[in-house]
Amino acid sequence: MKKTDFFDRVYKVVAKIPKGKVTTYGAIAETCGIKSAARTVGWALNGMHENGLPCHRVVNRRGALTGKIHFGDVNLMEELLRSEGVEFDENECVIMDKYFWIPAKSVKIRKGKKRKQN
DNA sequence: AACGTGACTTATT
DNA sequence: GAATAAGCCACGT
Repeated sequence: MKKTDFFDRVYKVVAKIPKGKVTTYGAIAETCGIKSAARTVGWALNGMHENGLPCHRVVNRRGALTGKIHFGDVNLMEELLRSEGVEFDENECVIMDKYFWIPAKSVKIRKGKKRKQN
């Protein structure tokens, strides 16, 4: 068991993201067993983004492409998602209601509580 | 070992 | 509703 086991889990989860869908850091973290490690998930991607991970399918909870900065080319990430059929709203956020996908299974994610929705 | 950083999230003001 | 604070985990120095 490597200390980077968390990275391996993130890798596996991100690699499982279907084309044309996106997920959130929190969902990945939760799937990895650590719900509150959303930051670490993004950090992990930064360490393995060169391993061929579709990190462009990973967005923050609002659907904003926060990782586009580290992705390399800011425009590239958006183009990739659009190329897969993902659409964005005026706020540059992915339409989560349609493209949000959960790594584990379509089980509960919001705990049934109403989201803040900024 | 301790402090600081970070592609986040939630709660409080 | 928007802005600010704190919490969270793992890694780097």
